[in-house]
This record gives sequence, C-alpha cells and structure tokens, in this order.
Amino acid sequence: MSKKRSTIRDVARRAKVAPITVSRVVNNSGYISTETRQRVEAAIQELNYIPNTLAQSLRHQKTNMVALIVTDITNPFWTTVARGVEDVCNAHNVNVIFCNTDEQQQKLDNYVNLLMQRQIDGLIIVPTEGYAGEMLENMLANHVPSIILDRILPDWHHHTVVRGDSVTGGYILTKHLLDLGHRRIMMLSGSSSVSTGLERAEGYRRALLEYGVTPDPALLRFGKFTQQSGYDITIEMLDRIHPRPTAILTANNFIAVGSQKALDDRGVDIPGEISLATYDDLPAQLNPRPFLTTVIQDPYAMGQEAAQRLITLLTDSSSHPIQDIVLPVRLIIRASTAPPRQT
Amino acid sequence: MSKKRSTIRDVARRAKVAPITVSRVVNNSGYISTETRQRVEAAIQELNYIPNTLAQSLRHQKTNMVALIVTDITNPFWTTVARGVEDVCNAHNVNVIFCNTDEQQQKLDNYVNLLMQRQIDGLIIVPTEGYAGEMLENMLANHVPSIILDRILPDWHHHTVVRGDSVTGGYILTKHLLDLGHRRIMMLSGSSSVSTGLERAEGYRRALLEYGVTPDPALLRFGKFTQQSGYDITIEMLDRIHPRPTAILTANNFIAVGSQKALDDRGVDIPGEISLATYDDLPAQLNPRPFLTTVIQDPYAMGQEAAQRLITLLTDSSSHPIQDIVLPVRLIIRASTAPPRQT
DNA sequence: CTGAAAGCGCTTACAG
DNA sequence: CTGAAAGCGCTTACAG
Repeated sequence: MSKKRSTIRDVARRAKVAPITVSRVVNNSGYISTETRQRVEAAIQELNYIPNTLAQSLRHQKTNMVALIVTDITNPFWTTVARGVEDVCNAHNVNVIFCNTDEQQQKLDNYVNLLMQRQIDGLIIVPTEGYAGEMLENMLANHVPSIILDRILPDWHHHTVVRGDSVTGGYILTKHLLDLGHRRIMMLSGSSSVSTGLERAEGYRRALLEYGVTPDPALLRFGKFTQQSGYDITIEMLDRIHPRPTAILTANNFIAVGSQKALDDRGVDIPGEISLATYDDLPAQLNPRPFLTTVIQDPYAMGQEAAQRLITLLTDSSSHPIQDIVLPVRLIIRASTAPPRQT
Repeated sequence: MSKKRSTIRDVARRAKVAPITVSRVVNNSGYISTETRQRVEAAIQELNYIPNTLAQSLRHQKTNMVALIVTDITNPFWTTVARGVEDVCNAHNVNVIFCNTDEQQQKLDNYVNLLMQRQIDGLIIVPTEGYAGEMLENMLANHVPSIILDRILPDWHHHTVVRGDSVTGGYILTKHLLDLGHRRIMMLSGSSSVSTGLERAEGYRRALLEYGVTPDPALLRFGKFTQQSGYDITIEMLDRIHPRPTAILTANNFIAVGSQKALDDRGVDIPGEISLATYDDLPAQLNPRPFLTTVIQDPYAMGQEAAQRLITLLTDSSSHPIQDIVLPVRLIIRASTAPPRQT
C-alpha cells in the first residue's frame, strides 16, 4: 500500500535520459528536443510523477511560502484580511500559511519559530497584545522579511507597518455623536496594551476636547476586543453610572455585539435611550439587519497592501525603506445613532 | 544584509564537533557528554541557529504537515471546524495548512496538487459542489492519506468520510414545524450537487410524508449555500407563490440570513406571518440577538473527529478500515418559529 | 541539445 | 560517546 511516490530518477530511468533532462522538461527551462520532451512527458504521466517541492526549495534556498499570523481567526475582519493577502500572493505564485494566536504571545513566538524552521520566505504579523517577546530580534538576526499589520509596538522601528488610521477613526465616530448633540459619550475600547485600543481612545479624547467637553475618566474603559468584555463593561456601566451616558462608542465589532446584547438584556432602547456606534462592521453575509453606525476600515485592502509590500521586499530586497503605511477609514451612518432624547 | 542563516555545519565548526553531533544535541537523540552538549548549545546560541525543516523533512520523508481544504473561509462554521482540526493536530506535533476553494473545483485541484508537491503528510478535504475532477485518483495513485469532510460524492469509496447527519437534521427541523401545525413549509436548500443539500431536502420530504403532507415541488428549491441565494429565492417566492407558505426552512446559516433579510425587506413578520428555521447557527460572538430556531452540528467536534481519524491513518497506516462517520445533530428552538396564524 | 558531478541541510546506518 | 560516508530529491554550473 504505502508504495513510494516516484522521483525524478524513476522518470529519468523510464525515459532513458538523465534526471537533469527531466528537470528541464518539468520546469520548461533550457532546450529540449521535441522527441525527448515527449518521451519524458509520457514517463511522467505513466509514473504519476509529482516534483518534490521540499527538494526544490532546499536547492533554491527559497520556498515561495509566506505566512500571515493574526490574533483571532474567528473574527471575520481577519478572514477578510486573509483573503486580500492570499489573492495578492497567489498572483505572484506565493503560497500563504494562515496562523492564529488567540492574542497569546507564546503562540506567536512558537509560530514564528516554527515558520522560520520551515524556511518561510516572509511574514505578515499582527502582534499579540502587549507583545514583549524576542521574536523580533530573532527574525532580524535571521533576516526574515516581514510586515507588521494593524498594530504598532514601541520598539518596532525596523519593520514596515500597515495599519488603519485609528486616531482618525475614533475621532470621526465621536464627532458624529457630538454633532448629534451627545455630550455624555462612553467609550468601550479594547486592550490598553494594543496600539489600536489606545489610538481609538485618543481620537475620542481629541474630538471631545475640540467640542469643549471635558473627558470623564469614568466614561473611558479599556477591556478586551471580545463580546464578553463589551457585555460586562456595559452591564457594569448601566448598574453604576448615573446619569447614564446617552451614547456608547465601541472599539471593534465584537465589543459592539456584547454591548448591544447588554443593552437589550436590560431593556435599553437603541437609539431611543442610548445611541450605539462602533469601529468595524459585521460582514453582510452574517448580518440580516445592518443596524450599527460604524467606522470601517477596508480589511481586504489592508491585506492586499500588506501582501504587496511583502512581495516587494522579497523580490527587490535592496530597496526596502521602512515605512509606516496608514490606511484611511470611513464613517457609515445607520439607525443605531440618533440625537439624545430631550429631558 | 541578506546574510545567510547559519547551518548545522557552521555550528559544528564553531563547537569543534561533527555536524551529526550538533544534530544529536538539537534532537536530544543518542548520548552526548555534558561538556560537548554545552559547547554545542553555546554555539547554537551565538549563531542564532535554527534547524532547517526542509532538509529534515526531505531526509525523514515526512513533513509533519497536513492540510484542511474548505469551501468557504468566510463561514464561521468552517473556521470553527478549523479550530478543532488544529487543536488535535497540534497536540500531535502536526502543523495544519488551511486552504479555501470558494466552491471552485479548479482551486481544489490546484491546492491538492500543490500540497502533494509540498509533500503534505495528509489531507482533510471538503469537496466542492458537484466535484468531478481527477484529484481523487491522483491522491490514491500517490498514496496520500486523506479524510473527506462534510460531503459525500458518489464514487468516493476509498476514503473515510466524516459528516453530519443531514437527513436527520432536515427531518427534525421539519417535524418541529409540522408539530407546530404548519403544513405549507418551504425548503430553501443549497446546491443539489452537494450531498448535504440533497440529504437535508430528503429529511424534509420524509417528515412531510410521515405527517401525510404531499410534498409540493414548488416549495422545495435548490440554490447555493449563500446569503444572495437565500435572498433571491425568498423574494421570488413572496412574489409568486399563493398562498404563501407559513414556514420556511433553510439549509444553512447564510441562506437563513438572506431569507430573513428578504422577509424583513418585504415587511413580513417572523414568526407572525412566516416562521423561519435553519440548519447551522451563527456564532454567539457575532450575534447579539439569537433568534432563529436551528439544527446545529458541532463544527468543532467535527474538526476534531476528522483530525483524529487522519492522525490515526498517519501513525498506524496498517489499520485503516474505510469508514463513514456520521455525527449527530441537535435542535434548538428559538423565537423565530411559532404556530401558524389562524385564518 | 544532453549529461556527470557537486551540493542545498540534514540524518541514517555503520564504525570505532 | 563521537564521527565519516552516503543519500533524501532536486538543480546549478560546467562540459561536451
């Protein structure tokens, strides 16, 4: 049963040529007489020969594989990013390995190590929250081209970063609520050890100040980028803060789902009693009733951009100035935000 | 800049030993004197040495990599399956490559080919709709252990299959609606060239017959497993079929979202005017208001089961009776189904 | 147009 | 406990 697959030597023997000749046929390189080519192709057919990429890669010192490491594969945001990365890479004959860290630094370090062992050509990495491991140095020491995606970390000066404009995103969401007349606006951000969590909160603060509203520390909360976190903080707020805010702003789609659920559970009408606006959308496929006012990044474009940068790094390793690419965001107004009720 | 990574020879030279000795240290195999081990480990540190898995795999004739090929990476059902696969495989020190076909046979064939070239140890495959390519023969000819997931195809007798019990699922969903008193029940299935689409419809038919209801061909429609398909068919039904059905049954989560959206757009109250029940849930993280009555499979368990079977195939290649593993389904009743309105 | 030799980085099988 | 030789499957660089 477990017969061995045929190798280039088997084909060569059968076609009565040297292995290198088979190689030339398979790769369409160099000159081959038509007659020889046909004999070789016949042998390939008969033996079901499939070239061994491991051996090719070992010889070429190049695998044509890159990896994309994200923090949460269950978030459609990241699967859409993955699509963008994959489409660009495939167009360049590069395969993409997709990895998921669950925000755990150890998983990230593990993956990077593993992928370097597998001689990956390049990496696109979303760092885990508060990342402080040694992977970066390691990658530099081993000359692995890489792009950092979505989040910046203090000491990553040596890498090109592709990310959304989180400060502006937080700013225009808050401005939208302020323009509707809200003054008590609560922000549920993600982790304070992730740059996007901090920057979205910073945009919120800037908008408030611009409108002469003094930020109330009780109304800015950091948590996690999860449904549970959004739910818990919203419930806590409803129970403890008086007067309640008239609007809530969440820093990603999962937090928004949790917050909306909490408001529902407590019978709070959206937007009648509290307006709800969020960063990042839910994909239309999963969302029969798009309801939340939202600032969207374009995750597909983000993936494309990151992949394009990486491909450039790989092919043209000379010209790689380190850049900080900041992609634009856009506001979509829906039914979940309205002027505050008159009291 | 693009200095080469260090190899086992570099380490050996530095530690003044033979490469094989370094290999023994790295792999913890054979006896090494403490003193030699320390010298080698120091050299490994200093040179930032990382073993090259390509070379190891080439030598071992084993990559410790398997692949999971699904039809739609944007469906949370499949990302959850992926989790199950990954967790089981990682526990066995096997890495998983995750691939997506978009239901396109050509992409599937491409991936299988590519993965075989990369000397993948095994495959878990969700066949694309109406699959009729040559990949199967190819895989058999090249002795690639594989598991077929979720869907059966006519001539796949040589492979173990892991799938949900679609006939029963369709049956209990329909029975639930019948028990509520519905008699005009419409089924929106997926593709008729996918076994799950056919079997869920078959379950529907059986339940109807059991309750003495003659299946109305106008009320059974095949389409695609997408939101668009669910939307279009529902709109068409609302415009053309009189009297309208009092209940709709959809064959997966995406179709349900489309159908729900269509009913909303036409101002049809669920379940007041039409009850809606579906196969497969939306994940809680994305769903602030779980509303649809649903038959669920356990996608995580499905992934685990498939991975477990594959691992067994890989480690114990002697004992591999071909099996058809059918996993149970379960009904969850929510607010989207109710008795039909009295007329 | 075709091929023999050497080597990519590692490890098996044998020796000592 | 350590090492020299050979080979995994392929391709580069050289020859003819």
